[in-house]
Amino acid sequence: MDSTPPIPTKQRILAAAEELFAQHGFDGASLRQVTASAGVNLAAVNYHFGSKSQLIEEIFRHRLDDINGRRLLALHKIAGKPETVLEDVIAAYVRPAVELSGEGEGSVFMRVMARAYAEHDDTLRRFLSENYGHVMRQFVAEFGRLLPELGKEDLYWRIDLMTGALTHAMSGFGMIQRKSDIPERQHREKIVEQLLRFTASGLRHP
Amino acid sequence: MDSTPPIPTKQRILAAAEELFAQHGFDGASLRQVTASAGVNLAAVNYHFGSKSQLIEEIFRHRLDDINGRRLLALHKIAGKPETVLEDVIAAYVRPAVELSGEGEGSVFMRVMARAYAEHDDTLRRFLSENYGHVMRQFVAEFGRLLPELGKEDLYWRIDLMTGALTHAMSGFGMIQRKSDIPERQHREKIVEQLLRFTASGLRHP
DNA sequence: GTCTATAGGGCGATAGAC
DNA sequence: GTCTATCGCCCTATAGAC
Repeated sequence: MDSTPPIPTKQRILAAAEELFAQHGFDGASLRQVTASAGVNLAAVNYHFGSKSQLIEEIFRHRLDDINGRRLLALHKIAGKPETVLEDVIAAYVRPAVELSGEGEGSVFMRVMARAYAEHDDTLRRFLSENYGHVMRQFVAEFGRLLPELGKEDLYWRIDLMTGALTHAMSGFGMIQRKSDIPERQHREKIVEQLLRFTASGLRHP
Repeated sequence: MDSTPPIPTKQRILAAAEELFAQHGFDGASLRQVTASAGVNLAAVNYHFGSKSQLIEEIFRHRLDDINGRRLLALHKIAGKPETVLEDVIAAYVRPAVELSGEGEGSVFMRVMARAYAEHDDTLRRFLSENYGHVMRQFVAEFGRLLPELGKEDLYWRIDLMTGALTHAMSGFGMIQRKSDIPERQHREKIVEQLLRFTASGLRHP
């Protein structure tokens, strides 16, 4: 039985890279730091991933698959049902991102994401559109069902502004920061609550 | 008369740096590119600014002084008046940022700003708080006057979420992008209009 | 198939000549 | 005030060991 393969070099690189990238940024963390932290040789990154940017893309794919999978799961539980309210759909969109930000491994990914948004890279835009566009389309459809009086353009704008508020809240940069005497879990609930109230009113604007 | 000094090396560096940083990011643009574009020697940056990061800080100070100066001017015209409505205060906060993003020189600064937000650097946070905290406090006071039923914590949260929506809209990353047949100026008006409606409702949430 | 050692070229910073 | 030369660190690519 060829059980227990020695140690997965590739995954040790991934784990070390995600932590260091979130901490110091894509350019701030060097492959030398990453490979040293993972306890592997510098060139192992090129062997397993091809280049630094392909390593970054792999991290994105991993986390975004997770977030968007959870979003779709939550959406499918409520989509089309007569008792569903706007807040339910917002929660299905917002909660997976907030929750991931509170789980050990993924705790720092949303900061990576916020950083990447600001990079304004067309490659990333295409990547997101190609891989997760279908998720967005399903949310747009459900938002449209619950806000029938809203034109398509207004709807897109408001979902976009909601995403901005979410990303900003996740990036942890704003004035509001978790006070040291408040547990992490409670702070995340507060984020979801505040986002729900603010964006629900924003989306409903007549 | 010692008029017309040769050529201001320092300012040529500043102009070239702002353009290249906005285009390729702080790490993406090298001092070698900046100095080549400005037509000055590489070492001139270190002589005039001390380091790359101090050059970046100088650019921030310049643009933020501009934006916050305009914000205060707009706020002082309406603060405390009985006929002032919430939308006026939001506009005083939002419009200077949107307008600057449409002026030749500053056209790309808000992207630089969005990027910096995502960097999540405590140095930047302290810099903003020390230099522009008084502007924020005056806006908080006026928002508080018009939303008296809102607790202080809720008020801070919502202003923060508004800033997130603004920053995201400015970064130009979202789904909504200017269509090529719509003039830049008209697109900026649309941004202000959508932001006003969305955030006014969000702030007013009962 | 997996990994190591190493070389090439770009980067920011600085010392010291002018 | 400006420039050249140079140092140490970075990412990438690749030849070859295991």
